[in-house]
Amino acid sequence: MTGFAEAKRAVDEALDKAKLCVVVGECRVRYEGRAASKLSEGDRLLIIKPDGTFLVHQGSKMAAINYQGPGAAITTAASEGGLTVTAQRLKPLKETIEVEFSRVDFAGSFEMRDDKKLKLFGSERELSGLLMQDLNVLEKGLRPLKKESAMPKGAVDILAEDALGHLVAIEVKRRDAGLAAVTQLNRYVHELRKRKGGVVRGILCSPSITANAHKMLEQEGLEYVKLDYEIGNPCAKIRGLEKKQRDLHEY
Amino acid sequence: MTGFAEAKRAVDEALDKAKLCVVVGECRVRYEGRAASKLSEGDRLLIIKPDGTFLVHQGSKMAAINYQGPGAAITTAASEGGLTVTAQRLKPLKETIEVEFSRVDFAGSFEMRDDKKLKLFGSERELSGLLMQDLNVLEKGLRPLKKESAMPKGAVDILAEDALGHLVAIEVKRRDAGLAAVTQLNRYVHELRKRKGGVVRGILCSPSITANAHKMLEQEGLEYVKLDYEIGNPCAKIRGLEKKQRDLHEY
DNA sequence: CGTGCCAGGTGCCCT
DNA sequence: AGGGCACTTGGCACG
Repeated sequence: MTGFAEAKRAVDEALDKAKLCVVVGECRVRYEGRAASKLSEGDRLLIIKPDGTFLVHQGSKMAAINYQGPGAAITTAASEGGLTVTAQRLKPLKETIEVEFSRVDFAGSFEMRDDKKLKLFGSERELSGLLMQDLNVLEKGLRPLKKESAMPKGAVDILAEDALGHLVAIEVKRRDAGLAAVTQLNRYVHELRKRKGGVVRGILCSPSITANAHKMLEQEGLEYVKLDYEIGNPCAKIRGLEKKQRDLHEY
Repeated sequence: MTGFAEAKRAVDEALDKAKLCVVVGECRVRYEGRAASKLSEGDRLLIIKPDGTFLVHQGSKMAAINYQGPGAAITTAASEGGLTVTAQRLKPLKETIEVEFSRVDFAGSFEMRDDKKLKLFGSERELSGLLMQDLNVLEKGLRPLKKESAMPKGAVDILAEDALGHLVAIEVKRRDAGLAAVTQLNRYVHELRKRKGGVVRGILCSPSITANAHKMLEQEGLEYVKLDYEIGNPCAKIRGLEKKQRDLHEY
């Protein structure tokens, strides 16, 4: 249990010194901006980051129940009855979060030295790159033309040419493909047919696909290839693809 | 600065008593599961919720740099050199996060009594409901048939009939519509034409639409109506729509 | 800056 | 449980 004045000092110091601020206590939360919300009294965890990020967490679930991205201006106001912390952001839209603490269990500020970035393996981008190294895994005679080929209506993951010289649009998904993936691929294929003319094939490549999506895929004359991959370190590996690829993702 | 043994006690108590656990300090993070990641030494904030939620935050940005949803089993191990906290989840997939603290600035546990749920205003669902109250805002003579009409390939927000008796699929977006919104609506329209036959119109209704999306919309023969709304409390209001609607969202 | 899209997306609701 | 989708989505990369 912490006094409100003391808690306010902790928050203010964090704001002054660009430290991380953590407050735990009972509060109500009000939000107005892109939407509006209210949250009645309950125990919550408030996090304020040096960059203005503002997060209110409940005692369960991953997602913050109220939040505001970097750039928020934070103000505090303490009275005998409580502590109010307000976050206001003007860009890209005027947004306000107000947290009213009626009890503070903890309030602290911490310096956060950290210049490290996450190294992630197994992203779609990585899989897409790997796959392009050897398109024969998908089909014999398939040759890569362009990666992340940008079109006005989005970018095809891989643009290739098959043994017959037909254009092939390949959409790679790192997880189960649904209807959205099929419509996305379909959009690219139609766009390419209109721009380039001639036969344009479309291949969806993912670990699995839902029944509805597969049915729609067939109706649209598109193709499906199961993508069997393993996540590894320093890089992922496509099963059946043995070509070593150490130049990308040098460790 | 806190001793590792002491920090371990704080974490263990939180796990025992189903409390929220907060740890701040310098650590390295390793993740393996749906993907794999590494994060070198730096100051981070670790949050462990009673339901097993596990969050590692850096000093900036909104999103946790490493995380695990509810259901993770957490174990701790302290030595002279550090404190290691591990979160492992088996469902829906085996996933592991390992956080190795080389310095602990704070470790605490807090009870989190909270049975309140967020009341949110201005969701797409709410706007969709409001809009259906008076479809004349969109077009004279438009009559609502069904809300959230479920089809095997997704649900149309609003299914309506125009003055000529033609079926109209309406897709409502609470924010700027892009290509995805157009393809989504297009999918519903094509599905309805195949199932019901006859003329089926499609109307996209959003505050704004990107240039590309609008071009594609027109090419597909779909229609666009600007949705002008205000977010309010206890409920949102569609501009030009004056019908009072107090039965939903009773305050 | 807008536009598009991936995300270890998460969470919700529906069948 | 599987599927489709909204989300105050966030975050990034590219034109």
